[in-house]
Amino acid sequence: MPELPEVEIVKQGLERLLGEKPRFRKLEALRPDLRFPIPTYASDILANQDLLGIHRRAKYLFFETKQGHLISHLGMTGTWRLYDRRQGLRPHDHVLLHFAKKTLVYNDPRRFGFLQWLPATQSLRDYAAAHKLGPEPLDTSSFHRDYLWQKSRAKKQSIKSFLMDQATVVGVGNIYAAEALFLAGIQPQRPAHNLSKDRAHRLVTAVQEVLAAAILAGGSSISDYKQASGEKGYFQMQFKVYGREGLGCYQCATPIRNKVIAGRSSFYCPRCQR
DNA sequence: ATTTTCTCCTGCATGC
DNA sequence: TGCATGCAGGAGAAAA
Repeated sequence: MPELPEVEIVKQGLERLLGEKPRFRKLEALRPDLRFPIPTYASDILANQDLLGIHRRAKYLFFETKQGHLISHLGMTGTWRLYDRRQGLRPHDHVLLHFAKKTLVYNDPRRFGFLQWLPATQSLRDYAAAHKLGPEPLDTSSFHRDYLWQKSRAKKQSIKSFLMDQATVVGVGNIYAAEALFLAGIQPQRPAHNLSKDRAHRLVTAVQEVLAAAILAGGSSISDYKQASGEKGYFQMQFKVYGREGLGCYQCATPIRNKVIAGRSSFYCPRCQR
């Protein structure tokens, strides 16, 4: 369940693990598919290509080469780690990404993650457009107060669903949607078009604060980074409402509720959030 | 056209 | 102990 902060932490971890100027050797799949077929045909294209950089857009990771980008999405349970010859492979290891001096292993028990190959004829911007990706939440020039208010005007769906819609803003999943709505004092089931301008503005700030704090929390543990694991980022961050059903709200002690909204468990304080 | 529901998948908790 | 059931959810397809 990595959301934007966790993917960002993974990106930083991978940059650390790979070091200076890594060079691809091959992409080795241990099974034919994850969520989608593993693009092993890209192995020959990747061979001897310099890794020019690792980028994150939304919850996607991009390994950049001159020939194109290898895209990695972690789904719910995907992790990358450095291959350790002494430890060997573990259950649910599905892909080996061989570099000249080291190898990365992709592990994903539930296989909701995927790898894709994006040839250099297509840009990251093309990919983002094709997938209808909204603005980056931490980019204040595109995800700003009036943007969210304007965008929410015609939406009858709940503000939480609206917030989790990647076309609205990317990177906000179930956990951070709950946290941001608590911070903004907005009930998750409230229709998006019912938000006042002031509340919409508050929500933008809340999203940015929650995500920035989460990245900071994950980043603080980067010194003892053992594996670039999405789940690791979570334990540093304490949630105000997520997973706290029945426990007292930190602000008013009212028991936190868990209501299913649009098929997702939604934690909120019935008193602090209106 | 917009919005909700379903599907994918495994691990874990719960209940009988 | 063992088996069935339900739940978790990102993204995209399918259905409403």
